Amino acid sequence: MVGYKEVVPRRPMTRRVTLEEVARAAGVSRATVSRVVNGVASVDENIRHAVEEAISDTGYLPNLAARSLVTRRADAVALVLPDEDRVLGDPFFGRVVRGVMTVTAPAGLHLVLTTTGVGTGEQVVSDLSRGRLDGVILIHTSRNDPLPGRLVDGHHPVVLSARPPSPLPITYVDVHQISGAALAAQHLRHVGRTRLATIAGPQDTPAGQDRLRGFLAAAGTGTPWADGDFTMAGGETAMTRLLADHPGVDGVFVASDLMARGALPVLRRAGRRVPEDVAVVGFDDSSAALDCDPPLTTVRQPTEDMAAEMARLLVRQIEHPDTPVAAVIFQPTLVVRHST
Amino acid sequence: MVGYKEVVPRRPMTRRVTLEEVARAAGVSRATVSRVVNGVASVDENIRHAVEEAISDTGYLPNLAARSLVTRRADAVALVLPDEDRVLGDPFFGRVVRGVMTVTAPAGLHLVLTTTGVGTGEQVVSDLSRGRLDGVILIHTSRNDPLPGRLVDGHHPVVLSARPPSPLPITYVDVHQISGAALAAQHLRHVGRTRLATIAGPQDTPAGQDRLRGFLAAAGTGTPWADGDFTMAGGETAMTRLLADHPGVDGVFVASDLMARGALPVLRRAGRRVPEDVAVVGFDDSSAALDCDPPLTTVRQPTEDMAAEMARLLVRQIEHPDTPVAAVIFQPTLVVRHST
DNA sequence: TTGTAAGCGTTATCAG
DNA sequence: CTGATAACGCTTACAA
Repeated sequence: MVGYKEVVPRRPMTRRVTLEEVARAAGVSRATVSRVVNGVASVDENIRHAVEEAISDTGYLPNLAARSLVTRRADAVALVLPDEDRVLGDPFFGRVVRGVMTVTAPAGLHLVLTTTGVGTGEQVVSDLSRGRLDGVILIHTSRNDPLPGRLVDGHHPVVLSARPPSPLPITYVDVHQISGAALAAQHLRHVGRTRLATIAGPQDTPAGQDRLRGFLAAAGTGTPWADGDFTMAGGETAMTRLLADHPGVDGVFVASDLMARGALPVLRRAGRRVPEDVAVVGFDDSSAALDCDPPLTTVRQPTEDMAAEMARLLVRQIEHPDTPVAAVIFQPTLVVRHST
Repeated sequence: MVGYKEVVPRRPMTRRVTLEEVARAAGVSRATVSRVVNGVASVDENIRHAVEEAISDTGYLPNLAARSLVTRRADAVALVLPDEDRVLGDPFFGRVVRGVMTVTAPAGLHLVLTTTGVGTGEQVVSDLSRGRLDGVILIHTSRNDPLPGRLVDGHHPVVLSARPPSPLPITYVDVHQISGAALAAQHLRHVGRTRLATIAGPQDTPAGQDRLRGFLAAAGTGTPWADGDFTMAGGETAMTRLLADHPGVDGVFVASDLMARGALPVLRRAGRRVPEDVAVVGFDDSSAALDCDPPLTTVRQPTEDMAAEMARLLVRQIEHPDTPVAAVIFQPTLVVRHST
């Protein structure tokens, strides 16, 4: 690193204008100015006008810390992400942020970024308690994360990005996993496949369970399956196993794109062409789907819409603290690429 | 979207503990409690102890809005991103966030995410003025973005992610573009290429200028070049032109990965194999480099370090408002993949 | 070293 | 409809 400095001193800050001064300038009381600023209806038209003039004359801007002190609102929410390296770089994350911001930005809410890490849970809870955060959106919390439970216990506004692993009275948004898996089965049938199989996700996660259940329900309960762990390596192993036990398979639903990424090379090495010999459908529509060769047909969740909905549910909780817990389920869609 | 609600009412919030109550519990004044909380040295050891006990007994947490009101600090900084769709999904962004958070998180600073959009500039300036934000990190501001100038004029703490297009007394972090381009030239020479050429970036941007200048200086001033606009399409056009004018070229430095992404197919269509016939080096080490076929050798900036340094420079400005403007320049490195 | 008291800039209650 | 006035919870001179 090469550093150099240019010496350009800064001028002093311009002083801040307060309510008091605007009031003086307009010849009214602070209370009245406050009313005008907050758009309270019951203000005489002439007075309102005079105050507005004084406001723009003085360049007044309300001090939000002061407001926050009395309203007990921080006007800030946190987006808590798993701190695995990949998530921040995944397009999925970009979609979440965009979706959330479509509702937070117009509402004047600050979106604070946090990642799950040692002590982050503490931080978030403490920020909530200290009035520095009004609520949190939790993305992909892991099975044994204590945070959701603590937030519920503390009665803090919170929304999850999926059904919680263990039953908890908490608001969440999710995709209808079962329908997604059924979509995959129907599509495989539709392209003429008859000997179906599936690589399932871990059976101790809600998504893993639902996708398997959904696929079996649509493809037939006798459909062979092998379970993976949502990783590339797991997909590889499962595919190998599946192929050994059921060499005649011609259509497989892999419960995550990442696992599919690991499964495809196994098929190729086994002399199966995709999609000619075996058609493959993934799940998630993550970047892994595009990195596949051939590009993967996959089940997609409407991420931006879901993120926006999370934000809306959060705002509702913040504004009405006794909003009942809710779950909003979205329908997934199929993105057809070249693996089927 | 399919929605359903479970009706589980919430219990009322637990009441907040104030300094006052801790003081009462410890039998001291609020001032003393405040001193203990803020770690002021001049507190009697016994009293400090009693106060700490009272704090944990009562479960006291300072109200940050109140503190903010008197200290005039928001303990929050914004990360302003260009709102082009691609940036949020690019791994580059993830690195920036991680780098920035390595310094903001331990400092207890909230990282607020914002994108450049209609009116966002206003928002940021206003948040700064209203004491809701202490400073701003601006990523990739475009040539005619008025925001940097406004922040400088308003004497707000700010750091840019690159040298500003027009001279401005503003603190920034950058990579040594000229060295990066020279690195590319040396590498091409090193792998035996003698007929070099380059596809330059737009010549009205600092990066575009420096990368061209650096390459010409290292490869020879007579080196042929065509200019692109940092887009895929621009890279395609430029490569076509270059190949028409200089069919014998065997090594080309493309000033951005995205342009390289557009240039590679042109080479292939012209019957040139990469890297056998023509070696190609890109710049940025963005996701586009990996999407290239073959994966692109490229010049990489130490993004996380740079982001962390931006955060440090920002914190310094916040803590010492008359810190002189500075520029910190990092050395790039070459990431060798299969295009050379 | 500790306590008293004066703010910090709003909002909100309650008379008028 | 408007204006005093009392919070909101904390920091910080200044005094003791």
